[in-house]
Amino acid sequence: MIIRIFIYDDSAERRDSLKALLMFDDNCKIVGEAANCSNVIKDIETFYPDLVLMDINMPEVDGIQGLKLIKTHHPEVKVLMQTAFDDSDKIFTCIKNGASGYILKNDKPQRILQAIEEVMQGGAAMNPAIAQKVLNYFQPKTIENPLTPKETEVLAKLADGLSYKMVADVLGVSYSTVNSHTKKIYEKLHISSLGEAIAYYYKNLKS
Amino acid sequence: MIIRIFIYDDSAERRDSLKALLMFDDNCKIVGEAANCSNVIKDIETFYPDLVLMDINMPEVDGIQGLKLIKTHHPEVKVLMQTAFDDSDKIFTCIKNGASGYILKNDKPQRILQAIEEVMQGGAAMNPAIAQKVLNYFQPKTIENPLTPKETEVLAKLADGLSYKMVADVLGVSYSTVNSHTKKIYEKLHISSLGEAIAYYYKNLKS
DNA sequence: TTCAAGATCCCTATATCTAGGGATTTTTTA
DNA sequence: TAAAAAATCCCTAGATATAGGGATCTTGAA
Repeated sequence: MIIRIFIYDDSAERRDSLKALLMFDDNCKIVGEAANCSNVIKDIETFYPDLVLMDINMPEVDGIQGLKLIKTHHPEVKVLMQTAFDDSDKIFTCIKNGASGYILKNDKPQRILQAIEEVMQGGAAMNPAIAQKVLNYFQPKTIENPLTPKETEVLAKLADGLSYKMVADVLGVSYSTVNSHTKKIYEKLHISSLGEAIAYYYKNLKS
Repeated sequence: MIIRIFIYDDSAERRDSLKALLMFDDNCKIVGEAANCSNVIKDIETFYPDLVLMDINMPEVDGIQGLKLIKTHHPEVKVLMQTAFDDSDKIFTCIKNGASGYILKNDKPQRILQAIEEVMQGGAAMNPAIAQKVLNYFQPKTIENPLTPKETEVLAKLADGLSYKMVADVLGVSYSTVNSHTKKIYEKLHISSLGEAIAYYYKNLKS
């Protein structure tokens, strides 16, 4: 089956080189192109591509907005993001909005074809540098925890929704002890409420 | 520079086919091999490989334990995991323990060489099906949120550590209103404390 | 071995949250 | 349009958390 592809890129030159590349692949067919996402929904509904090659930085309606629009209205369309830089914030924004892959503009042409193939087979395609950033997300936080093991344990229980009394029960200590631990926790974290403590836990300690 | 590679796989046949493959690549040199990770630290310290090709399912000391040991004692050594199945749990366990990539045994030989190259250039290599699972992790939870927009907003502020009074201030409503919202929130979520509410927020709503 | 830190416990008072009511206005939906 | 849901506000009382103090015992580091 022929893969129908739509290209968004504000550089006509870049669009041309992509077209030249894809023309060599018998499995691909460029069904349309545009310099930005101003008419993205209309484009998709007119040319019904299987896959969109989406540049991120474009005037007016950019690639991230375009991605969101496509995924909201036509979630079955695969979107392969491509940009010049591996900007962490944008990577995660794209991933959260359902991009099927993230490649860089200076990736070898062969890798771009490979990425398209992989995405159409239901996988995800990522430039290795991007993949590295994604994996880094899962690495344990390296900030050192100012709390003692017991304090950390108490905070974990509180963050799970337990009351002082329940924490005392499950840890087999008295209410007073839990109270003492939380006082220490609040002092060390420079806070003064349960909400702040739990927010700290999920933002900094929760692996 | 020649890449020094150590292979762990309980199948001698598999080790042989990897060796045959890597022998064609002038940039690679197999410095050793083993059927499991029983002597992993000694292996690494004896043959000081740059990269380890690590099977997951092995008798005695398996690939995940091997990965942990290597990364604990020699974090500079790259470890490329390889397995027959794309088991989600194992993928995330490996990622959290610092694996540089995750490939499948039935990936084309060319992709294995490509993965090694990518990893040695500081990137991460993932089979597209694996990458898809990783990206899925970032997709917004599909459980529908029983809270109204305002209730969700109130909960978000509480989860950020704000008191009722502070939430009232930043949302420009009275303390009573915040109180009313939280009562509704607690009722809908079948809970009865701030800790539980915040735990719910971070586990289910926080994108 | 002595000192500091950690873990344990208690008392007391105040602050904040929780929960039961009830009520009005706006917005959404049937 | 009428009914339901959402958002707003108030009062009150009991429950829980917060914060100050003080105290004992254990453990690990100097």
